[in-house]
Amino acid sequence: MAADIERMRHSFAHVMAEAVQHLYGGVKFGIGPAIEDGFYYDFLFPKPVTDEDLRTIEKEMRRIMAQNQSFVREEVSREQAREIFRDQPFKLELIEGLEEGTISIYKQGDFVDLCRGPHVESTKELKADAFKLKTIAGAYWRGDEKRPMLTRIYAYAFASKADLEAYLHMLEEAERRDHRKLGKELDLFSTHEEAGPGLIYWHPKGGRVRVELEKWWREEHYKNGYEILFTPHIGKSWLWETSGHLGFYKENMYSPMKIDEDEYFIKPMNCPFHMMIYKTSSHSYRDLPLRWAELGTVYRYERSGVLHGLMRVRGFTQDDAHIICTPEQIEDEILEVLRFSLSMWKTLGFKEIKAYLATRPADSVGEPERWDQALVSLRKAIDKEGLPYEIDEGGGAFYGPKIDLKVKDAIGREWQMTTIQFDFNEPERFDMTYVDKDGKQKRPYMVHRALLGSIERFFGVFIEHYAGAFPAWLMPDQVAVIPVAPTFDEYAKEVTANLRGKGIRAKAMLSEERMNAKIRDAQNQKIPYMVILGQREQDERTVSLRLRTGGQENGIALDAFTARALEKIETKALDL
RNA sequence: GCCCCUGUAGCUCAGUUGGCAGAGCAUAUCCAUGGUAAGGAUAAGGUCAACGGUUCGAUUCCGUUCGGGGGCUCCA
Repeated sequence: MAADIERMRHSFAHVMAEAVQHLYGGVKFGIGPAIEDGFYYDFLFPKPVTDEDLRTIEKEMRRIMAQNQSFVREEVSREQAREIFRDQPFKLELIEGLEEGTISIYKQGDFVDLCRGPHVESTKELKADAFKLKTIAGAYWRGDEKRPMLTRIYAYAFASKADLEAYLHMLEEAERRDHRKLGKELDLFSTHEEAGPGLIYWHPKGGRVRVELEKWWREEHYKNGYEILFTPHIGKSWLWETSGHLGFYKENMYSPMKIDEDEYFIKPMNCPFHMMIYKTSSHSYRDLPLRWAELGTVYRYERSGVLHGLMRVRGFTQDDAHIICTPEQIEDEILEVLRFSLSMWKTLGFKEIKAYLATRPADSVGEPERWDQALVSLRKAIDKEGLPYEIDEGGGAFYGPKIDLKVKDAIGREWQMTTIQFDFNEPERFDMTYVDKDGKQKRPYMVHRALLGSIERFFGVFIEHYAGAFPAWLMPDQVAVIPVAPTFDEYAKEVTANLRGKGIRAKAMLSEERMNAKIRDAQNQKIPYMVILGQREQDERTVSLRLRTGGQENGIALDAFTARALEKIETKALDL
């Protein structure tokens, strides 16, 4: 099936190229592969094309498909291929790059393409209503910004109309959940281009979520044997030279500022600061493991074109930690971190998690035995937890192997969040040691880890996962108290005060709006519990409860409701 | 950074071949005593991103700059 759809998509790409050839004389062809949700083809057009052209091209594609053109494979010699594509500089370049042997071309209609195949037999196998041209985008030839920029046309393509529609529906759903849109609607955060793109401003409501999250995060870290550090935001160049960042991470660091006669850099990572603390005293094996965590705010340069809401920013807070331990402890430590991470994702309501194990790249530092031991401990931990995983061969950083965890959200998208990385670089550079049982100075292992990744990015994923309707414990407003008429404002205030006294974030909606408008407002703000009260409730000291999920229960004793809400909040329940 | 699209009130958007700017929501004031997703009226709110050009006249056309969105990894 997977191969079939890929073949169809690739064939669609050829049909699009044929359509383009018919419509635009002198066009030069790049490449046109199948991709995850369709296909694209890169062209060099003689004149600029716009979105308008997409419809024209689509129409021509449908016309071609209606002719039931066959895809015909032929094998030609290198010389013949050069002759066939003599006017196609990109194809000629591709031919030069081909290994010895036969060169295949595919023909359909009056279009010929250099192509390995395979393709469908005929355009008959392609559904004219199962594709849709998406966008025009610029793309450098072979992804190299020094080469010419071609015009790439992206398209969605599926085996059937139903599949295409289901996919488009998912995209609509993604748009509905877009954290930038919800962030604005729910008044959670903002960004300000005039004050600097890629920098996040947390509003009071976003702040509430963050404070609750961090409070929990700190408690969990203390429970799991961590200590929490606070370190500076800037450090002298000595620090970054020692850590090596000025060597291998400079492109992501901001220009230094001068203080007195020294250059200081704003931190892109927290680790060198933690190293400094480690170095303030000598350490015995008895002190290890050390688990030092910090919600450390770092700044990294990202090119302007890649910034995206909360997901890709220039300043963010990592939920960072460094684990410093002996070789004997490393396996247990990795397992502990992995378990800790999984338990956090479970509490947050993310159920499907997949691991990616990245191994040693060609250029790397550190002794091979350490790499081997590290990899074994990573793999064992994954196995013990029974996580599905893939191996990313050679995908580790030069300073150590790592596990990345990707979590799947409510609409099936995977997000890379947790990362657990060995570091064989900094312990050397900072000459970290501990005194072992035998009285000798030894080099500890160090692991960097971030569980949520960054608070900003996590919040973005969290917003999209829940479409803004978070579990009650993380909701900025947990209860909306709505009197049916101003006559009952006093009782509403009393109920609100009562709830707030118990630590529940309740707000009385006392404006002159009608009750219906207040309910609508509370519902749009996704407040989990709406408490509605009038004469009957006041007389009986009860409330009428409406849930944001639509359920409704009348005549609940105030105490009973309070107990229920408290229970859901304190247990971090995912339901109401 | 580069390519395509885009920039009108706090927000979401209209604005028809260039003729002194519009709606809804939100805000303010007033009226409405109301039972589970918008009660009504009035008012206030904009150098139409900025700068330059064409024109009698530019939100509208052209250019530049500054933002925003989608791409720039998927190798015949």
